[in-house]
Amino acid sequence: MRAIGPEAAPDLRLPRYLQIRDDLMRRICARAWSDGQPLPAEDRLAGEFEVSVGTVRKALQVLVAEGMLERIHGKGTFVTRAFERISMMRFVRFSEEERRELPTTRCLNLEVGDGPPEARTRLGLAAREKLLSIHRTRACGKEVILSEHVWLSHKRFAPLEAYLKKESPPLLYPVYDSLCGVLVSRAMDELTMVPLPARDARVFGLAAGTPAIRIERLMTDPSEQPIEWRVSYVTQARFHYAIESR
Amino acid sequence: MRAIGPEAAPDLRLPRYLQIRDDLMRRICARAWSDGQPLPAEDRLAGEFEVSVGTVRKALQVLVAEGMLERIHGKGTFVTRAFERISMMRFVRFSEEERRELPTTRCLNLEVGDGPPEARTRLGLAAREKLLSIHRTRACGKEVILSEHVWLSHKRFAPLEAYLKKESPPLLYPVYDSLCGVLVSRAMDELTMVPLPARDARVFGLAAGTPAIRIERLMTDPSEQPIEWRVSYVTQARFHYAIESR
DNA sequence: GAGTGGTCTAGACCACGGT
DNA sequence: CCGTGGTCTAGACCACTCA
Repeated sequence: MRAIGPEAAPDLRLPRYLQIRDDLMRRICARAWSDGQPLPAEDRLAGEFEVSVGTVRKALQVLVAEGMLERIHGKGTFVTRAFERISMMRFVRFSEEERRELPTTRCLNLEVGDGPPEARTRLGLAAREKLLSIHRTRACGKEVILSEHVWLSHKRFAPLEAYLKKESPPLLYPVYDSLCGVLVSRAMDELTMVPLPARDARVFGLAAGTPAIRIERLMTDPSEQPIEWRVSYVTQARFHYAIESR
Repeated sequence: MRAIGPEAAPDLRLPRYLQIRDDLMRRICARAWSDGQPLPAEDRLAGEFEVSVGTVRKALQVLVAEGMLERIHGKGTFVTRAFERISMMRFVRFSEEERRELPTTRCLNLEVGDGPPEARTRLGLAAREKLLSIHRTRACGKEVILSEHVWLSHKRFAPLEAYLKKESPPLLYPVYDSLCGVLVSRAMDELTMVPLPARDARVFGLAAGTPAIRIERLMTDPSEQPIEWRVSYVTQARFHYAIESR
């Protein structure tokens, strides 16, 4: 997906329908049509862009394929809200219990600072930029099943700091959208097996060095900008990861 | 993806372009165009189906989106061969070394019988149907990194039995295609951590019960029929699984 | 140059959702 | 009923590949 800046001019070398797609994308990201309000109808857009309806349709089809828009026959074309796009658990892939019932979440630590170098690299942060570091646990009943570290650009996620001091939402992605206007779009997961670090071992009540699964995740937004770096640990007994691919 | 039988008649209630898509799909599965031979050009197909070129284009676009066809500007429209679709290691995601160099594969056991009930269930096999069971190892150099059990319908994969008695190909999916005419299209993986069963422990030279990652995989063909059930074990030290999702 | 797919037009008619 | 998107047509011109 192309990155579209706020004042991007259309790339005239592109086919017209892709220029229109880029323009619409920019306006979608700028929240031009929100809260269930439909986009202008095809013929209006065709008039605005001074192309035929077919060309507008092609631009809209691309955005539908990219998951940005939904079209409802007889009603209109709508922006797919991030909350729906996540469809609750789109990127949540752990045990069955977790799927039936969201685990309770507790925030153990929340700080602003330099953070680990690896997180800075992954997020592509500038030298002076601060990082928001979050350490959370997820538990089913009384049993802690996941120890999770999240790193975010403090600049981009400034409102989150105050929010997380009061609330412990089970899922962060909808909050990224509603609070910080950040849509998540792609996840890259990497699983390895490692000895449990001491601070994570403590939350499970286990000895440091106990074998555990480490799940790294880099999330990007629709412009392919990295937005979140996450490292989770799960103990072997509770480990369950399911994925479908084509 | 809709299941298309060999003598399926088009569903007249469907839009014309989907009827055409179904018809082309049936012919693709019947190997109407193979070995890099292109499909007839758009205008030929339009003539054959007695529709306009635009309608044929729409059918072709659907098949491209489904990964069945590839279109090359100026050359033609081609069936995406399973071998390319798998892109060598599409579902094989272990260490970096393996990515650079295919692991050597050894077949330890090959038999035809009832197989385990779970494999029968997953493959949706009829009561009397026989199962082809394969136990293989994959090694980098002398170190065995994977113990792999594969179950297939013996009826559908009959030619494979004789072939595997002589050959140990590093990847089975291209053989499924070339030998048995079976295209793989979708994989569902499920990862858990379990004690190593005795027969798998032996191939690693480890004690039974050593913790290991178990990877279950159900593969389906383009008609969503299950074709392969696979259970692999990897030792914790060599475990590395990477996945991207949207 | 011949043949292919890629883009685009300016219409047509239909099916669906709400009034 | 009107306005929406869904399907389809019969062309046009362009860009790419290969002989």
